[in-house]
Amino acid sequence: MAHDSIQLPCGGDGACMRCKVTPPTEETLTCSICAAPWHVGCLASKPETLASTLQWHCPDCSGDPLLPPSVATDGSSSELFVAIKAIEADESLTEKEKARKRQELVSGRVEEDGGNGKGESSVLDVLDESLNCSFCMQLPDRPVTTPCGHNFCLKCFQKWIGQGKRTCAKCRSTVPPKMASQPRINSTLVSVIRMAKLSKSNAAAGPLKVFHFIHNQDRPDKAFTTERAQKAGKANAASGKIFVTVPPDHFGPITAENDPDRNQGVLVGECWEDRLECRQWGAHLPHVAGIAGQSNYGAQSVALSGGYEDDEDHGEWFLYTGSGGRDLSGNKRTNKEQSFDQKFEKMNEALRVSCKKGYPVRVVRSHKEKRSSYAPEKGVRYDGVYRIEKCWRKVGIQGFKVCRYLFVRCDNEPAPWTSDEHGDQPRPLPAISELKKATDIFERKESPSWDFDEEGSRWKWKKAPPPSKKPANAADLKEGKRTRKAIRHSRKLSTRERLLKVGNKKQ
DNA sequence: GGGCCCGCAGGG
DNA sequence: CCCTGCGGGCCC
Repeated sequence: MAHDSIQLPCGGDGACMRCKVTPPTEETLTCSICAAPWHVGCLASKPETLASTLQWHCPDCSGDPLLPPSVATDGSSSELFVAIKAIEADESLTEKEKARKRQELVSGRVEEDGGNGKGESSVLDVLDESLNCSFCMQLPDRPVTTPCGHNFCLKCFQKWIGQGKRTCAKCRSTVPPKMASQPRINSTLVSVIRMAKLSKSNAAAGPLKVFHFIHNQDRPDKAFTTERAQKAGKANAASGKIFVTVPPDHFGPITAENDPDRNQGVLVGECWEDRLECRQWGAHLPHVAGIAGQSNYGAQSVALSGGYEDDEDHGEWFLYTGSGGRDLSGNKRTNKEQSFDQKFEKMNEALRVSCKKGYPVRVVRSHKEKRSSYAPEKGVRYDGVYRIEKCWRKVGIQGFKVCRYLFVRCDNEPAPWTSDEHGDQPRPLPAISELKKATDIFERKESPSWDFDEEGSRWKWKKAPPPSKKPANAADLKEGKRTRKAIRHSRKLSTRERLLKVGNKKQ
């Protein structure tokens, strides 16, 4: 082997910059400090034991090519490295699984097993954070606890000791000889993990699935502006914390179970200052768009703010126009002029799905709905649940085709603009003749898909209950996207910085 | 009150 | 990544 005075790592293409050959994985060493890959064959000095490869420092980082591998200075990166090596060494995993686990490690995100664990247990999350075995990154199997308070699987720990190590793999404290020779399983921890796992599986099977927005806890209680938002005020604000625990694709009312803060749910008639605040209570999540939905799944909510002239609002029922058909190029973000036909696609299709399936749609009204007497005086108000009785396309008053929807109120709470004359009784629907007159093509076909139960006080699904599961892939995609976005966002401005910024603004 | 402009959020 | 979106503040 030629020993040039300059040692070089592998380049971006994976090829060794010295011999130009792309070494196989087993001939590649990754520096535990800078994570750069190096071709073992071209190294002047190689680590001698498996253990020392785990904490190997490259010539660039060690500053001395002959320096023997020593205690890592950067605990986190070396832990990551150890964990990745552990994954790679695990023969029970396929290459695909290994790749996924590595990805999870690097991204700091652990996917829920089987895809059915979306009702994640916060208890277990906390455990995941603090109790994981530093070697395999899983909840420890037969956990042993060092005097310094770190937990490992018995097997992982024994393997480590077998390599001649006498320090804690997490904090580098010395492991007492007695513990090294005879590690004891921490039985308290065993039962804690068992209980947590049990509660997790119960939560996954139970009817109450609580969903937490990723990184939601990092958000302040009020809307905030980021560094990039240049003007003061809320025009460019990012929204604050979401207070309710319903998933973004939750249909129907938001009940007390999903309102941990107040334990009352979002009440019909509840008002907020603006769309950003409305979003925080989950009634309508998009802070500009009028329709919340997914074209292959349904629409969860709409916002009325009087954007279309031929919309009609009669309180108990109203006509709604779909989105699109307007030229929004340049900065005309809210151009009112139609310039082409709307089609049943994207959000319009989402509304159509909700119509066909009979899903309930939450409705919020904004004070901007100037032509309507049902609009709130100011801010945004939650007006309960409607169903879309019919949807169709017609030529709008601007000469282009628009998607139209007939919304009919079907909430068992009284509307905010009425006295509760019906008490606990189901609220009667608007007279069909009245609707027919207004829509001129309205015809009622079948009975609605959902209704109230015998007592008239609870939801009951007659035909098409709202999907209990999230749409395949779509939800996962969404979570993944959020995560990636959150990561990107946190790079731009850390949570701490953001909070500080909000704090400064208040002063 | 209308136009302009900004950036966030999320679907696709 | 790109595009869209019934916000919201500010300036005229």
